Amino acid sequence: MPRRSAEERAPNQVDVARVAGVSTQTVSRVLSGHPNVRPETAHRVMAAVDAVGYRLHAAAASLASGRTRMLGVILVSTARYSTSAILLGVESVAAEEGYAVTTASVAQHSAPASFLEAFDRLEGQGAEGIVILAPVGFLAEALGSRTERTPTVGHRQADGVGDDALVDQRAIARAATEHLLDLGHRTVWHVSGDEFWQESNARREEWERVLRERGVTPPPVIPADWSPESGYRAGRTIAAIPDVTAVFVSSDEMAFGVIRALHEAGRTVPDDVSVVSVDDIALAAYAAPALTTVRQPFEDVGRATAKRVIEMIEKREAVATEPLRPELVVRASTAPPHGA
Amino acid sequence: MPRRSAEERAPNQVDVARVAGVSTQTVSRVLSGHPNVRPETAHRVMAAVDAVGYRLHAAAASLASGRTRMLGVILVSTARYSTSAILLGVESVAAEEGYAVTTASVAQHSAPASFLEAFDRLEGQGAEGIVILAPVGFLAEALGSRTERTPTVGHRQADGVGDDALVDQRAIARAATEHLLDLGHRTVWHVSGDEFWQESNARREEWERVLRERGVTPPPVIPADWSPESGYRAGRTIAAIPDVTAVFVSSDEMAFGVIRALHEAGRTVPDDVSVVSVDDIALAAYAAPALTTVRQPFEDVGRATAKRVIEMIEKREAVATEPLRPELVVRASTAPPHGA
DNA sequence: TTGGAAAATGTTTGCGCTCACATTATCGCG
DNA sequence: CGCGATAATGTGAGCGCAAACATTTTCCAA
Repeated sequence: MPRRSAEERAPNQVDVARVAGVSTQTVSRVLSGHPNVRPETAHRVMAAVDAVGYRLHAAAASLASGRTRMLGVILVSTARYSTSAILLGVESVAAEEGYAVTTASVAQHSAPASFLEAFDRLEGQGAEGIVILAPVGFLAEALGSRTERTPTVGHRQADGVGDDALVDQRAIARAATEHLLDLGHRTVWHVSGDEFWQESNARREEWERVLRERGVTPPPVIPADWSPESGYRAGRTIAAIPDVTAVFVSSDEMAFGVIRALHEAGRTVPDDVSVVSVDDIALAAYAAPALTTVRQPFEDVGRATAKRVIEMIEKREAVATEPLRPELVVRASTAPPHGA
Repeated sequence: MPRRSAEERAPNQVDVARVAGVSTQTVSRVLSGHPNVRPETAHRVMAAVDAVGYRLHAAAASLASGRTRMLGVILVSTARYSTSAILLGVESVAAEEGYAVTTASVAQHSAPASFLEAFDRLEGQGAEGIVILAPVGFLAEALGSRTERTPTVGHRQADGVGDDALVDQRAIARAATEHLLDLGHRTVWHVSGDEFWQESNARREEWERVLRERGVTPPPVIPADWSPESGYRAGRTIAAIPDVTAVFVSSDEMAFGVIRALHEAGRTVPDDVSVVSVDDIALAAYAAPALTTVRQPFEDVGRATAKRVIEMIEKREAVATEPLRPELVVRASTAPPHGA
């Protein structure tokens, strides 16, 4: 190691202990908030810490304790609004709980192998828990025994585990579909998100269920992949179908594409076709027309997710979380059929 | 530390060394790509690594070597497209160079104190270099001596240092402004971004310069803060001014707001008013009308930035980087004046 | 008072690794 | 064939900290 001269060496607990007139162990105890330290001693130590400019050496602490206090996050590398918003929530909880967050990006639509590589990289860096902001479903089997070794959670419903902490995707689809039916539309078409994401499938299923409940046979799904481009293509498909009056699009970004395609085909929104989407990104209110959409509390999703991993790491029992409610935000992209 | 029983202990270099029939030092040398190891020995070691399922213990390596191979990134916590795209670039370079990336988010418009706190947190976690994806200008003095201890770079031009690796903000403003003037507009109005960001000011200055070069006195700047909402407010201001025919908006997201406000006021884009913006986010092509915008290669910005910090950390001399060129993408939001 | 428990603090050890230096194997060349 | 140089490998120590255990101090009840 770099046997550096004394003057450029960072101060360590020995330095603090010397100044405070205690043992290094006492310094360690004070710093880690251990009980059984006299307040007066603690003060002396803290003063010494300030005096010498000491800061805990994370690597050493982690080597000695076997704890890294580090969370890993696997992101899909699209600049999707939702992902960054969720990450923000994860980070805020991590900071509160004294965890560091390290990220690993993975290309969109990567093979499971890339996810495993990212997973291993984060594990290798010492992550004690891993949050995957990507579809976990199709990874479950690839991940295999890894998730036993390292607590791992997906960002939304992870295959039926812990749904309660996260946004109810079925409620989203129900709110959107019922809104359109309640306006008087005979049926509702659906542009789905990437098929690998569970929420995409959950929404599709619930959209179908709602239609059947109302005695309507669901039209075929128009598949897309979350991107605005895919939404545009879906929109062209829809524009080619004569009697469509209402579409439930699985994300705001796709809705921009859908609306563009409809307008190019001479179908106006909402006069000819109503469009509801999901997310309520910042630009949703500034689309033309402003998007009626089902808002997801992304930051809260991130917070809830991070709390859950930390609970798993520390083997604390899960704290019941408020269920996160999606919220229908009605703007200008929906109206009763026939411009009526 | 948790004196765990042998069976649940993770394999270490001693285990590998035993299986490979070499010393731990040789294992270490093989793993860190040291020269002077016989290929055959290296193979034996790698085979043993696989056999026992060994993975380097990052904390121990870092304690012994004094290196953490960790980069810190400070993000402003808005889900801005550009930020996540840059982060992606940073990460890809980090992964290539064997660095981990840890992030710390800071609220938008925070006091410098929050940045310092984030900086200290990252430093405390062992970051060897720090990337600030936020306006560095107003932080320079607050950061003070910290940047001597830990290499720090901003994401774009860091006060005149190393401009060449990053996007030329003046070229952006010039391309946008000249595009409008060349279309025949008599003058160009400007909606600026958050005043704390240097690129915002750089663009404003260059916009002014271009106008003066063409003998036009710049109209007053309409201030905004990057958000679509602020763009909308700016748009209302502009709509109240009778003879505006061309606007240079400092970001796509604000342009959505500006266009919305103009349309609400009965001014159509581009027939009555042309709008150019900056970024070319994924939704830019799906605005109504599709945005003419100056594209910034965000991922490359992130890559260049990361390369620069790593060069600073490893005291390698700076590798000359291709200058990153912004690119004017002409779509439908600009046209010659008077609908002509 | 004093004994005994609990609180407060100290001592020793080792986490897993890499550094510096020591030693041994290998090679080229006169 | 032998000797010095270089390549290849080994040995010992210590990075900074927290766990386990040892010791001292404090406090209160009998």
